[in-house]
Amino acid sequence: MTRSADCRELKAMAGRLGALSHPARIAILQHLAGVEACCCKEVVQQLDLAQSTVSQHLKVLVDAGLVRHTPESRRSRYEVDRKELAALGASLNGLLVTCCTAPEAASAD
Amino acid sequence: MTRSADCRELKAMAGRLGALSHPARIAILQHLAGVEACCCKEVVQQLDLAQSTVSQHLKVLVDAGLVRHTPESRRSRYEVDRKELAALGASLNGLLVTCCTAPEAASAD
DNA sequence: ATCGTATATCGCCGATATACGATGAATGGT
DNA sequence: ACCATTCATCGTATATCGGCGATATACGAT
Repeated sequence: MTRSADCRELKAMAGRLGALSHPARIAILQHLAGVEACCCKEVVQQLDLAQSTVSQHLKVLVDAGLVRHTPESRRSRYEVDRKELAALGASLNGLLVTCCTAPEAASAD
Repeated sequence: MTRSADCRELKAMAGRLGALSHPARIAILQHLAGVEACCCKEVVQQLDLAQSTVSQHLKVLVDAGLVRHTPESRRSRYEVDRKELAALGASLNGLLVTCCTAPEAASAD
């Protein structure tokens, strides 16, 4: 039941990790974590990237479900989804534990 | 001293996560974790990919330092580098803990 | 020497990612 | 009404990815 249905999970996990596999996005995430919430411009001032580029990166993070987006009146409100982030951490941790366990315990000898 | 020198670390972390951000590579890692070590052909038979493609994915994993490669006489020996994998896990965990902590506790220290 | 097997690499392509400037929409201030 | 600010999106250019077949390399067996 595990091995076959894992395909979806693999893709999901890969997708989320993909969202984290860019230094700018990690930096954005770190900045968002440091402040309660902030707008796009604030992130632009932190990183040395064009506003459109930052907007794209934010979109990637939002699409991956790691950041929440609340379009407010004038400025957009971005904030880390700490719950989702923790879930990803747990998920990856599970994978790593599996992969760090010696095969003796897992294989049928 | 942390915020400025983090750039390198960000890239390193992003690179490693990038190596994991593909379902085929996660699957390869899982398979490698299940057996003590194996050759390329064995991985090819597990996944439904061409041999050259698998070889590429293995190369990515090796370049990222997550898999060790020992070219033996005839078949190649691939095995998970469990230590490196654990280190990556710890590293990411640190990032996530930082990002999952409310800003009140992390702001002015 | 030749053949078969296992592997790595090359060349190629379509697709995707990354970055930018420009543009337009929405809003707040004057 | 007008302008400045903020933002998302579009269009474009470039780079990288992901996959495959074909080929080169290495080696054991015959």
